[in-house]
Amino acid sequence: MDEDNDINPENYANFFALYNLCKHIEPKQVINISSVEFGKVLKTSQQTASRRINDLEKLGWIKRKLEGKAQKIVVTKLGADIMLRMYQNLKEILDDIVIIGYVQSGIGEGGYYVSIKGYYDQFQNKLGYNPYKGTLNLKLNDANNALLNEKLKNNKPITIEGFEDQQRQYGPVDCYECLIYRPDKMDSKQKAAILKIERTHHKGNIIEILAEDYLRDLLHLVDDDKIVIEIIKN
Amino acid sequence: MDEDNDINPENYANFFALYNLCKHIEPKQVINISSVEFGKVLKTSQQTASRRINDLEKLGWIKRKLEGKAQKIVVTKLGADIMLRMYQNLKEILDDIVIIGYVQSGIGEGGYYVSIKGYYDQFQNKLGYNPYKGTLNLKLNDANNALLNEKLKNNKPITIEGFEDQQRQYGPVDCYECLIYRPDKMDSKQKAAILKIERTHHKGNIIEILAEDYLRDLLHLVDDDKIVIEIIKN
DNA sequence: ATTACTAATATCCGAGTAG
DNA sequence: TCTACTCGGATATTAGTAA
Repeated sequence: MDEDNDINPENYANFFALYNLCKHIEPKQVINISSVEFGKVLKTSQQTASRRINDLEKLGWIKRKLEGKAQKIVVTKLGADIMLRMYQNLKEILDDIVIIGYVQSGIGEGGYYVSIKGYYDQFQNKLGYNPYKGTLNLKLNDANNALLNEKLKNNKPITIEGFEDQQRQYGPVDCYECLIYRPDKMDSKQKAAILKIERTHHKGNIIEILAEDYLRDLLHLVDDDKIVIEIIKN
Repeated sequence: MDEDNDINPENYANFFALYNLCKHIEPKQVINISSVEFGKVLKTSQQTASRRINDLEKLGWIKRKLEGKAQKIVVTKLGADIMLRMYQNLKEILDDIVIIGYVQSGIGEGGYYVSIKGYYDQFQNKLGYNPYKGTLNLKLNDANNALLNEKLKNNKPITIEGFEDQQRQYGPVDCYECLIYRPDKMDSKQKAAILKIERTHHKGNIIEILAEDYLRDLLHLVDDDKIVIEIIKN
C-alpha cells in the first residue's frame, strides 16, 4: 500500500470521471454516453464532462472512437488497473477498521443449539477448543453490520455440517474466527467465533459469539457494554 | 448502485482526504497525524491539509480532539460507511470488466493430469459434465492477471480433493466456473472452469481452462487468438 | 443532434501570519 | 512547534458559441 500507486490531487476529478464511466460499461465492454448525459452523471456541465473525457483519453485510461457524432468509449487495461488498485487499497483500509457491537441479553437459543451433541462435537474438532455452552449476543448498528458482512465475504468460514435426528433436521452453521475485547482493554483479546446460522437470520442486526470461556464473566460484561470484534483473516 | 449514495464534485478532495487519513488508522482506531505531515501525504500545503480535516469534521466523517497542540482523529461510522460504499461500488464495477487471455500452446501437462482417474471422476461429479481430457492454456498480461486473482478471491472454488497412489501424491485443485468466448462471438459462450493447481504456479501468467468440448476446435482457435473469460459468480 | 473552443467567472490554493 | 485565519494569485468551471 505504501508504493506510490495513488491518485494525485490533479487527478481527483479524473478518477471520479473514470469511476462513473465504468458504471456504464455494457456487456460488450463499451460505454455509450454523450457529454450531456455524462455531465448529468458527474453533476457538472456538458463542457466539463467533455473535457473530462478528453483528459481521460490523454491519460490513457480510456480509448474512444468518435463515430460521426456519437462517441464509443472503452476502458483501457490501465484504466481498469486504476479501479482495481483503489479497490484493493480500500479493502486494506476496511481490514483495519474494527466492528463495534453492544452486549444484549439473548433468548438463550444459541446456547441450546451449541450444546446439542451433533453440533458440539464438531465445534470441538473444528475450532480446537471446548466452547462454553452458550453464545454472547451482540447488537450492531446498520453501518457496522454492513461492514461486518463485507469482511466476512472475504473470509472462508469453518463450516459445521448440518445433521438430523429422529425429531428434526439441523442446518449447517458457518463460523468465522475473531477476537473479542473491551475497547479499553486491548491486552485482553479473546479468541472467539461468529456464528452464521443458516435459517435464523437474526432480526435487528444481532450476531452470536461463541468462545471457550463464559465471556460475560471473563470480560465483566453487562447489557449495552461496548465490545470490539476483530475478524481474523484467513 | 443506482441509489444516489455517491460522492459529489465538491467532495472529491474530501473523499481522498478521508481515504488517505484511513490509511493511517492505528490499532486503537486513532489517527495521529499533524497537518504538515498530512499535507505531505495529500501532496498539498499544510494549510490545505488543515482545511481538509476541518471539512471532514463538518461533514461528520471524522471526529477529533485537539489535545493541546496535537490532534487525535477517529473515523466516524459515517466516514467508514463512505469507504465501504466506494469499496462495494468498485467491486460491482470490477465484476463488469471481463478478463482477456491469449491462446497458448501448452506443454500438455494439464491434459495428462485431468485424465488421471483420481481427478477425472471428481471433475465429472463436481462439475456435472465429462470434461475434455486436456486444458486450454491462456496467457494473461499482468493487469488481467491481477484482476482475475481479485475476482477469484470473491468466489468459492469447487475443490477437487488431492489423493495418492503407489507412486506419488496428487495435490488438490480449485476450480472456478467461467464462460469462455471469442470477443466477436458473444452468442457462443462456453461453460468452462479455470483450474488453480496447488503446486504448479504457472510462470508468465498462464491459466488452464477445462471444458466439456475441445475448445480449440469448437471456437476455431489458433495460438494468440484473443479470448474473453467471464467469471460466473456464486 | 453531437463535441469542444474561447472568454468570463467562480472556486480553490497557499504564502504570510496570528493565536 | 502546533492549527487555521485572510486574501491575492492560480486554477477550474461554465456560458456562449462554433463546427
